[in-house]
Amino acid sequence: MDANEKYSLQTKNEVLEALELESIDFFVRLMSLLGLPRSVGEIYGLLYFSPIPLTMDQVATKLEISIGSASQGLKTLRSLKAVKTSYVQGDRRDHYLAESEFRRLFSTFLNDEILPHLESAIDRIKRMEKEMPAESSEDFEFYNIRIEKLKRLTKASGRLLPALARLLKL
Amino acid sequence: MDANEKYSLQTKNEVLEALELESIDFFVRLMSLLGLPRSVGEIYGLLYFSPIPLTMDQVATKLEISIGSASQGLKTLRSLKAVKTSYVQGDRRDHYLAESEFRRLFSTFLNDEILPHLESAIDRIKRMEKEMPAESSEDFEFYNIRIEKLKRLTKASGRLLPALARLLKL
DNA sequence: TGCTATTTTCATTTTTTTTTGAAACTAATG
DNA sequence: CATTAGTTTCAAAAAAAAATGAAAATAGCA
Repeated sequence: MDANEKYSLQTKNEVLEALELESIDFFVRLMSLLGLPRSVGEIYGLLYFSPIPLTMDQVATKLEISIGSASQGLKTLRSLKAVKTSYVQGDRRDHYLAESEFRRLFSTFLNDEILPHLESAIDRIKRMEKEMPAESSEDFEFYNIRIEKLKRLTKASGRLLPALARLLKL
Repeated sequence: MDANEKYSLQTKNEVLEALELESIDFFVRLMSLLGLPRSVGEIYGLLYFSPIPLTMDQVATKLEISIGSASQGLKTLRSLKAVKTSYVQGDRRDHYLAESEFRRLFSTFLNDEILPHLESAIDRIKRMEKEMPAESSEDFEFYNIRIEKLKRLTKASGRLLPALARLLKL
């Protein structure tokens, strides 16, 4: 029975439950800072403090979210390399485990979500330079300075990403 | 006439127009990376490449957004210190200018948007430690390691913020 | 002070994002 | 190879975020 299963999981350990809740809250906020949906943070938060790997429907049941959400959330987390599946003897379901090395997690995130933006920014600045008014134009210097600042911004961001990755070697 | 005013602004300088569009696009993306609404990026992008300060309704007209949006967007940008108002002789309207020092912009953002999260994360981790299972518990070591990793994460993030600010001295 | 141009606020509408749930798909197992 | 447990997909519903616009507030000016 669904209700029973849930009950037994939730009351298995009250200390665990409190930790789980804090963890879920922690990661919901963190993921939302990174622009990821609530459900993704909930799932990661639950798995992060789970000593045993959980199946998709254990996740869905514990968090009271649909299996659709659980499936999509786990897909997102897999693509971020934030969870791994672990094989469990004699059980055909997938069992999920949180990747707890944040360094790996963030470096995937930086590469997948931030780098592409940086690269398109560089292209855009090149385009801007082509669209600059003539050197004789009254506002030439103004535009020139603005574009220079954008260049310095992207250059600094480019240095930032590896620096970030280095600092996050926890 | 509204339509006239808009027309005259838009065709004043076609080169400018193309730069404006690139700029708006650039900052819409950047701001959205920081979780700010599209309209805020549009306004900042427009002001960033404007050699003259613009009034709220020039902004609204050029971007074809409501004055409500323009007002709220400018409010957000003011609170981020991303725009300044400049007084213009004999005109009682406010005239807005982009703050083009990204360093200042980002440091306000980090202080207002990121630091509070970091501080609440530190509190939360303290709470987690209180909720830890007894040392005798089978999973004690597991939970202990997870909490240690969270501590290292927040410590690294704490070092990161000043490092970021330093790198962004463009 | 009263008038009016300008700006802000906020309830409502619109748009976008996220979640749901049921059908389609997949792949283990007898 | 047929059955079925497990998973994914995706159209529709729900929720959240953003934009609108009109009324209220504010502030410069006569």
